[in-house]
Amino acid sequence: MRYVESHRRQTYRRIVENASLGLRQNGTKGISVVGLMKLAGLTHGGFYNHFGSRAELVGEAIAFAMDQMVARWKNLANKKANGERFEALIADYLSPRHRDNAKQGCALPALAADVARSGPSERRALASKLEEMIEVLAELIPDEAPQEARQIATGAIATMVGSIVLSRAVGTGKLSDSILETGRLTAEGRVRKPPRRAVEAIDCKKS
Amino acid sequence: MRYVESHRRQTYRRIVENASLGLRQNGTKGISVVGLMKLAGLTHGGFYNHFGSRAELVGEAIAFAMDQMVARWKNLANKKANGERFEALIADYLSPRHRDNAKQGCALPALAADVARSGPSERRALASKLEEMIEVLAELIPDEAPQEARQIATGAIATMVGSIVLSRAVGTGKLSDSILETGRLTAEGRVRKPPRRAVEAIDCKKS
DNA sequence: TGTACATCAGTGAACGCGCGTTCACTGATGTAC
DNA sequence: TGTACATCAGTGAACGCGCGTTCACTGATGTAC
Repeated sequence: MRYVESHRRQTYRRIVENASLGLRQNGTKGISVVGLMKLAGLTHGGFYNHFGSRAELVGEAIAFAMDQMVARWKNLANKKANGERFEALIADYLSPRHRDNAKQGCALPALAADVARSGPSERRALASKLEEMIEVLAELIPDEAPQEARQIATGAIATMVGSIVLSRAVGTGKLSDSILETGRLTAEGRVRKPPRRAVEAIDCKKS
Repeated sequence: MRYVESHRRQTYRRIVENASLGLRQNGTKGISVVGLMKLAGLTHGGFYNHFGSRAELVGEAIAFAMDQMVARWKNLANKKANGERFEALIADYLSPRHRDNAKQGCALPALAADVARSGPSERRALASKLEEMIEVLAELIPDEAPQEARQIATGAIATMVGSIVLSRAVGTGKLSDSILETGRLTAEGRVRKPPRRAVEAIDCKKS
């Protein structure tokens, strides 16, 4: 053996981490193998020492980004007082900072549409990471049965992902800011359509 | 003049319409000029008789898809009784049918992430179409001042877009269905986090 | 009504280029003595 | 401690291919007479 055993793994990890930045920024088809290796400070020739195909790296990079987001959420959950954690997490997600830094942000607004066009294994991989995110967020919702908390969390995540996607797509003007702001209120359940028949049907179950 | 004046325009339109299907299905980078022309029953050579560049067609195709969605919403708004229109529109959007037919569905879940990586003119074009959608949806929300209605509509659209993006990305299993279902409740404002301090701060303004 | 002509939408070969992938090699590094 | 060797992570030229774009052409069609 010529290099210490960890060297290879460190390089592998460096490629994956940098690729996860480049792919979130440019989309799964927006950067080449040459470009991805350059991000890690390498040339393209050695790529297949580490990965079986470009698609394999894409999968690893998305998984890495998702894990990073789960870790960030767990970290936020531990830092805040119990009653503010749900709101704090939403505010963190729906911030101009997150909108303007796709590269270091959540993989879902950046890459989920691409994953939707990928194969079943890529979709299953994303699904399991998304379930983790739902679980972490659901635990921050007090006074709800687990099933209801999961439902609220799922809806909040959908709102957050959609808000980031749209706020990025329209640029950085007034509309973009208002999408973020409204997304926060909607995800927290603070913007409500005035209940009509819906009240009798469902809304009163809990209140 | 050799062909009737409308012939050229009809071909142009046929290319744009078919491209809007192909691009929603495959992403803005997922189909070539050869492929796009084939969808219109043509060969690639004539492409530049109609468009200055591939990017120009992509722009036209996205605008076409957005207009189609606005028209669909206006149509739904006219077909339903006043009190059900908001819910009916959301149910139409967050249906398995829409999830499974990206090709003929809303351009936002399919292509907004790509637009976010495009130039300012593409983003401005999308923004103006999105404003139309917000306007149409806001008008279906009764008993609210225009500004509040617009805000509710904006949040609902973000929730709808995020729900479709995620439900497509995780495949068509149980989780996917529950994302659609939960998206409906969230977009309608029927899933609510139990109000804590948020109640005093904001929620009571209207009720 | 029939024929010769002009137009131009559409064709398909060709362009240079960047893509993902392969492969013979190189040279930095850990080990043996 | 110093030297010779073996390993293998990383290099860069090369592959066939599909891309966006260009261009000389063709042939279907409306017009002139």
